[in-house]
Formats: sequence, C-alpha cells, structure tokens
Amino acid sequence: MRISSLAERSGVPLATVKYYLREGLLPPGRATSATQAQYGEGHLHRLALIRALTDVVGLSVARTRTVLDLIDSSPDDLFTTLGQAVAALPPYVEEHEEGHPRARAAIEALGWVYDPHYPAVAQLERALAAAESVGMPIEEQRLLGYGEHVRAIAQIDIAGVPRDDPGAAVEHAVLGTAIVEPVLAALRRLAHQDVSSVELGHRQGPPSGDDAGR
Amino acid sequence: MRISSLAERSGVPLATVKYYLREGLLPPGRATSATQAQYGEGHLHRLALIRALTDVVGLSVARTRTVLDLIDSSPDDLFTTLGQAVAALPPYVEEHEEGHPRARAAIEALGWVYDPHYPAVAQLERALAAAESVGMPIEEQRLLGYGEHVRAIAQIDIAGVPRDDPGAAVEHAVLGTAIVEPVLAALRRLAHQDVSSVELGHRQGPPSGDDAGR
DNA sequence: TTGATCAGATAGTGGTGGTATCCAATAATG
DNA sequence: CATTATTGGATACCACCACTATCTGATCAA
Repeated sequence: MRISSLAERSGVPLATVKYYLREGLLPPGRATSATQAQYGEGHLHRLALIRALTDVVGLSVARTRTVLDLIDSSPDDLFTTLGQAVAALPPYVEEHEEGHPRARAAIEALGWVYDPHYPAVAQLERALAAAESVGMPIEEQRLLGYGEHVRAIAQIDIAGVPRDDPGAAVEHAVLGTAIVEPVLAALRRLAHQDVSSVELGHRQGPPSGDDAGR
Repeated sequence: MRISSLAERSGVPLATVKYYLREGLLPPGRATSATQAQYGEGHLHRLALIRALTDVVGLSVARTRTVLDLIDSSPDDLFTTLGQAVAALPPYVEEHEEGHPRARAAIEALGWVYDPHYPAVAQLERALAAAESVGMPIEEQRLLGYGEHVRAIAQIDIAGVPRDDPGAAVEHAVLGTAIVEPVLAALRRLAHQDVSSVELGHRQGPPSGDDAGR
C-alpha cells in the first residue's frame, strides 16, 4: 500500500506519518521508484504501537524511538535489554546514584532478589522520596502489603512471557511493562470506588441520576 | 521568610518560584509593603508538592493547578472531587466516549460496584484498547487475576484514609492516587526481576560486574 | 498528454515551561 | 540621612517539542 493509504487506514495524518519516518520511528517503505514506496501490514502495526506509546503511555517521540529500537534489536541479554527499556519509561530518573537508602531498605524488607543498578531501584527511591517530601511517607507495613500483591501481579505478567522466542520475549516484556501499567492504574482507581462503597458503606451505585441506592 | 529564602530553602530557582506564583500554583505571600512579602512553612510544603506532581507524577503546570485547586477546595462530595482529581491525572482521556465496551465487560466480570461516568472507566477502556491495538489483548482470565490483587492494594489505600477530617481526606486521597502510583510501578518492575529470577531459575543476583553468568 | 499523486526536503506553528531583564519601591548600611 | 542593595511584580524573551504546511520535481493513471 502507498503512504496515503497507510495514513488513512491507521488514522494518523499523512504529515505525521512522514514525520515519524523522518524521526526513524517508522521504517521506510520498500521503494518502487524515486517517488513511490510500498508499505505493509507491519507498518500499520508499527503505527499503532507508536500511537499507543506516545498517546497512552505518554512517551516523548525520542523515548518512543529508544523503546522501539530495543524491541527491534535482537538482545544478547534479555534482562539488560529490559532494564534499558524500563529506564526509558516514566518516571524518568537521573543516573546520579547515591545509596538509594529508602528503596534498598524497602526491597530488602520484602526479601526480593534485586540488582541495585537496575533503574527501577532509582525510580522507587525517587517515588518514595517524593511521597515523603509531600508528607505522605510510605511506612514499611504498607509497603510490605503493596509488595505482596504487586509480586502476585508480576507473577501473572511473567506467566505470559513467551519462553522460546527471545525476540518475542523482549517485545512482550517491554509492552507488558509499558502498556499494562495504565491498565493497572485505571483498575486501582476503580477498585478505590468499589472498596469504599463496600467498606465505608458509602453509596456509590451506578449512574448518578439513577436510583442507585443500597 | 522572604521570597529569596523560600527559593533557596526549597531548591527551586527564584525565577521559577515567581513563575509558579504567576500561574497560581503557589498562593501569594502576606504582603508587608509594596515590595515585600512574607512566606511561611506552608509555602515550602506547597513547593514540594508542586515539584512532586510535576517532576515525579509528570503533570503539566495546568493539570497541577487543577489538582491543587481540588485539594484546596472544601469538598461537598468526596467522591465527586476524587473523580475530578483522577480525571486530571494521566492517562488523559477525552470526554466524548460512549459505550466503553471493554471496560464495562471487565468491571462486570470483576463484579465491582462502579459508576460508568467515572473517568477511570474511560481510562481503562483506552488502556485496554491500546493493548489490543498493539497485539497484546488482556484476556479476561488475566484481568481477573490483576483485579483481585489490585483490589487488595486498594484496600490498603483506603485503610489509610483519615475518616474524620474531610479536607484531609481529599488531600490524602488525591495524593494517594497520584504519588503512590509511581511507587507501585517501580515495585512491579522490581518484582518482575525477582519473580523471573526465582521462577525461570534465571540468576539475577546483586551487583553486575559480578560473575553474572547463567 | 495531462492532471493527479507521490516521496522527500524545508520551513513554519502553537503551546509549554521556564529564564532574563527591567522597574520603582523599599530595606539595610555607614 | 545618603547611598547602595534587594525586593516584588510585570513584561519580554527563549528553547524545545510535536506536529503541520508548503514546495519541488519525479512519476503514475487516464
């Protein structure tokens, strides 16, 4: 298909498709002449991926490119690649490295195996420090509770990773981290509603305007 | 304290403090003369809050302002206020939306009480649609698993909300949603490492530089 | 042949998150 | 009391980002 069909079928404006080509997010089509190129289903999928990463996950074009590059590269080491992908995902954190005291204490309290250089350690440190600075420190008790359930969620994630094909594993792992995060965030917000309606006995039935009461 | 001390103690550049004042994120100090104003500890706390919301949560200045306004307003209805706050948090979603078929099916499968107009429903719809469009649909089985553990997390959250003071409850709920999310995201990424090191037998012990072989 | 479409290059746009400069009024200092 | 420094506030400016629009000459479809 030609670039105009690609734009039309993907719902992305033509000028933007060209922009993604320029920026290297979208690989060039197979040129059939000096002013013509063919694009395939792969390009369509790639555009969906780009839009999901930019619009839903909220990545910048530059970070989207690094994530896509990681997906494209055949990995020598899945864990290294995954670490790099995680570092490209928000919340962004500088490399400055200190002790990460809060994060290390937390992970050790949880008893998890971890690599202190993994970017998620710095992300955790930053998030815990932010919570503290705002007057809402996360106490160990609460953290242990979170950890237990988050680990269960991680087990579900891992169970879905294809074991045999390493290329597919990287893509799955990266997307699983990036794309599932908003799902979990939305679910948590909905769960707040459900839990409080049940636990606080606070009426919060279906549609407002409706007679939704208990 | 005067504005220069405020800037110094908070670590925020003076020009930026003035910018936040202009944008209405930071309330003006108590003017003692035409060219002098006093700022207090409250302003210091507010600056920390602004930086956490912009830098860690990644909100724009405009959205930070709406969140802060919600925290400041004494709420007629906690749930309405919380809904508005959630709408100001990423992932952002347009209001046009109709059936939310994926989201409604999901929440009904989970058996949760929900209000279909709650913004998190649209957020969930969008996140599920994005996952699908990228070739990684979240099947019901997996969703039920996520839901179970996310609900447990939500129970921990709700348990920490102050019951008596409604003003504090709004602030706690908003911050709890916004600030805790990065904590959970980082924990999940770390849990991936732990789970895979245990389940896949993939050794991922502490420092790299170590003999990190098989 | 002729008009439409194409790929690719270049330039322009609107919004955002600051930063820098200027000013007159006031505070601090000798 | 005179001089110098600093302040709050207003305005102007800036760099970056994600697009978007325009142009050009080649090539395709009729």
